Amino acid sequence: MYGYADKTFARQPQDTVPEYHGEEPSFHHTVDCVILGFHRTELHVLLHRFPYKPYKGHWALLGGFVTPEMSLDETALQTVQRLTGLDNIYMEQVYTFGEVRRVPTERVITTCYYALIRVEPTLEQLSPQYQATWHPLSQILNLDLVYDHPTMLRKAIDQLRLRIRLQPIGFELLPEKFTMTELRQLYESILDRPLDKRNFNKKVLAMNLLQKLEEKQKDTSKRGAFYYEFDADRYREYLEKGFLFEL
Amino acid sequence: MYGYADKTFARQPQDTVPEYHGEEPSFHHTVDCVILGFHRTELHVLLHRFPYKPYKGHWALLGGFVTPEMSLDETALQTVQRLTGLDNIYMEQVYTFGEVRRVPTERVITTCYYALIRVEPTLEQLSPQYQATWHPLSQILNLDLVYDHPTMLRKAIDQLRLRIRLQPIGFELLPEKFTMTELRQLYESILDRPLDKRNFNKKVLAMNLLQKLEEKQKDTSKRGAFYYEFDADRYREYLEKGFLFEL
DNA sequence: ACCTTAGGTGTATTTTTTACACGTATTCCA
DNA sequence: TGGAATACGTGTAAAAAATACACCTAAGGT
Repeated sequence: MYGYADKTFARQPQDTVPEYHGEEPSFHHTVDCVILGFHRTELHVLLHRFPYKPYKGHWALLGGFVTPEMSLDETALQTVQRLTGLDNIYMEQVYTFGEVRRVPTERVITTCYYALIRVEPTLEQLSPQYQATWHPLSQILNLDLVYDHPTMLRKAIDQLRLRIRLQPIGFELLPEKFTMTELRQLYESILDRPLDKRNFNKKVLAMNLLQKLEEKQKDTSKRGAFYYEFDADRYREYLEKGFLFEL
Repeated sequence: MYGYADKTFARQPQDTVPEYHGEEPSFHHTVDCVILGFHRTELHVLLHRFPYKPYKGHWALLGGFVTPEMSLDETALQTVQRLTGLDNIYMEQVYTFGEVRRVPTERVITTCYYALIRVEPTLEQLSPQYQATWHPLSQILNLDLVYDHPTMLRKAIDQLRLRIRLQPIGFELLPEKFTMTELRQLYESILDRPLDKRNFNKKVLAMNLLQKLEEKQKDTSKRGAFYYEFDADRYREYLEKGFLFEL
């Protein structure tokens, strides 16, 4: 929620502080992950076929139950690792959904995370049990996602858009070596608007976080484009100085 | 969380999809509220004396247990209403804290919200059972808040700072009629930096969301300052057009 | 009458953002 | 082997936005 909460429970302050008696109700808690990857000029989401009734077979975000030994963060991470086999994943908590009937069959509280991963390493080794595949973000609206997963996806993307203006997390989605065109297309896909080639390059290079390489990529053009790589050390220096990123 | 999650559970995709057997563990879930108000040039937080051991008497955010009939949003709202008696409160979910041992005595998952309210109406009618009082934000560091409440407070303020750049929610904290100086001091307090008087007025008035009134406020100066009021209708128009707010 | 106090107001400068077009290197194909 | 096709790379001028800055005014208090 953000905005006005005007449901009225009691208009005046209560007379008593609620007692804590150690027998408060408890709830199932799950974590759902919006796993994002960048592939061929567009942002993609990794979805799987939901294995439980009554939505068996529908597309869904991958999720998992929280257990007593694991924090929410750990649960989210393990969920993504289980599917992708990847380690060292960039993740961010997005929002917690706690409506009473959001899952019709039972009360479940669910925290949504997004994960930014590189698509290529996963193309071959996605855990096949999940029947998971990548879907371009632009075509998600046609899919009939389970429960409130459309809302989760929306919130995750909104938050990614905000975050990417403040931190250079876009690099999480690209392979180690990438061209300026790839980087720009990534940002265009995330922000969902075209960016001017020259202005984009100027701004990005001015940040001084990229290392230009000798090598050229020749997949997409006959001339070839120079590879760049993200300079994590320089990034750390900037962070310490309290630098602010804007695109 | 945001950032790298690199704790390793399994480096390769798993062979089996976890079974859902309807007997998953459950958890107590609470909501804690960062209740914010603006009073005499500074942002304040409403804290109460924690009534349970082992932190009895320490300052704490006000919270409450989620129950089966209530959503997280409703729980948060009711928590604030119980204390303040106010209705129609602007609230926003901030973050959910799910570390295993964040509360040493038991596993509790807690979702943090912030609420923006007007201080004046509450000064007289705060529910006395809570021993709640307003604390200037600048002096919170000296208080010994319970559990991870300092982290919650920090996150809430950070989120408020981000949000206030995008939406004119500052008005939630002021009385209906306010002067330009009050509005500016509010923003200075939230953003924690001085703002140029003339530039601030220029920008705010250019948004065209304020109605200048005839009446003058004479509390703080002999000359008196004109009151303004927020024009919610005009705001709604802007929202529909997809306007973006920046200060 | 004068002092004190906060309110109100405009312009010039700098910085940032935006708009915009053509030659080049290389491959492919005829 | 020459020409067509394709994506790459590059700079400047104009517009917009952000910033810096200082003095007079109204009114109450002494």
